[in-house]
Amino acid sequence: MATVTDPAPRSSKAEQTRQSIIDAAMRLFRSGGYDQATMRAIAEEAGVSVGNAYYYFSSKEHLVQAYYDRIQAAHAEASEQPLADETDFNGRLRGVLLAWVDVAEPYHEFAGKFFKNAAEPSSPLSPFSEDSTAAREAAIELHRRIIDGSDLKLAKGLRDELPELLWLLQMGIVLFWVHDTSEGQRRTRDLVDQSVPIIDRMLRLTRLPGVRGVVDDVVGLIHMIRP
Amino acid sequence: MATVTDPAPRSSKAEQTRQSIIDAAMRLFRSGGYDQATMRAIAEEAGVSVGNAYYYFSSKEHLVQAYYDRIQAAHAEASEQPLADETDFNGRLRGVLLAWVDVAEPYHEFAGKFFKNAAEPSSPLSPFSEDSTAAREAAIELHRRIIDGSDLKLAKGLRDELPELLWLLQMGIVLFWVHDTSEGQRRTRDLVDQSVPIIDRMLRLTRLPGVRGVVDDVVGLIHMIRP
DNA sequence: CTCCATCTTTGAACGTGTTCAACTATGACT
DNA sequence: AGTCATAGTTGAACACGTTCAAAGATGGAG
Repeated sequence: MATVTDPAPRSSKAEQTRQSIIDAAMRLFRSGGYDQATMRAIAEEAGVSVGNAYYYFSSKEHLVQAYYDRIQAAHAEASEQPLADETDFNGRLRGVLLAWVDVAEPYHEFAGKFFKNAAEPSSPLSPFSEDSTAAREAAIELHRRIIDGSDLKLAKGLRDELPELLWLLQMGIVLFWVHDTSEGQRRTRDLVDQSVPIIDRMLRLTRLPGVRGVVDDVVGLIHMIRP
Repeated sequence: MATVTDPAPRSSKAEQTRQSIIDAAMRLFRSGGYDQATMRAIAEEAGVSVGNAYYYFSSKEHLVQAYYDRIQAAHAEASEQPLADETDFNGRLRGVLLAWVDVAEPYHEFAGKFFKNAAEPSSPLSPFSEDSTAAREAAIELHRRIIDGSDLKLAKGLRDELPELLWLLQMGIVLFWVHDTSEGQRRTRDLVDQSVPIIDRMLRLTRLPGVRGVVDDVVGLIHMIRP
């Protein structure tokens, strides 16, 4: 979902300042939530001026973006274990999705603030935006690994599109998760537990005669709709 | 998406003031978009003080709700024709969805700003929020009419849940629409044209042996996940 | 070393959504 | 008519995210 926040090369000193601002933001986000962590408070915590914080991060949302990048990195790392342990599609998909819920749990409180970016089309932070291409494709690649390492048999047309479709599924789960106020996001975990086997069964049904025709149409629709 | 903003009985004078604030907001939203329409500008345009505007609308977002309500009302009205003309499910669903694209077209330009705020779970503008319950249920009811007036044959469990599922489909189309920069949102119209027949075919497949079991699981999942 | 262009840093100032204590108008009841 | 609680109204004040002109630091060229 996230985009890269300024990947230009920088001096070590500047990079240090930049990191200290991120760290300060992290601490305040964690301790007091998004609203409490004002730009003034973040700047003070980092030992810089407000204007200086804006020199490195063009908005408070870009600061949240840096936060989100860490979640993505942690999720990629946490996904390695289920991808190594599980061999069937069901287990692999479930493992990766639950890993995300685990990794993201500490950030649930202010995830909504970040999610605002997802809906603003003009924002470079939107998961569908040009600027997010790299991060999005990394996430899609993760889903391709889920499929490729599994026992799943698919028609070729669907196999090519499925990683992106699974990424969309994940976006849907994130949407549910953002709205999930249950303790430890238990309901989201239930959703993953229950829906993954259904997805698995549905995908195996796609080779059924009578179903295959519809699947071909869906693949055709995706091709037509893609930019 | 939004709900009715405060349906309590009021004196005619107060109701008049209330309406003049809404009207002023509409004019400014239309002419200059969301950001230009500041609460100060809206209050001045309505001939009241800022504090008075807040007496009637507890936040700027609640004011936007009134805006949403008008789109929704216009859509409900525009849906009557296809619901009267079309008899098959395919035509009814297509007619209602395209009616939405038609009705919403004038607002596409600043829809992104609106939806950005609506995407935040804590926002009253969120289509999933408590405040939006009335509007959401009206929209779901519209989809129930699509089904009930059509020739579609469904298993009972699915029939009960389908209106809400179709509403979710509509939310997905709205998401696509928000990101759609093509002239007159042609791509969204194409999406509707192409996807509705596929949905139709998929629903008719649900009675196929081998598919029905999965459908039952999906219905069970929905029951488990609903609050 | 001197110069100068560029990178970095500052904090006051701006406009925003929102709040609130104080004020006025309304209308029901004596 | 007088009283008084409630509804309605006001605009200054608050805290916030953000901007900007100005100042300071850095480092390479001559």
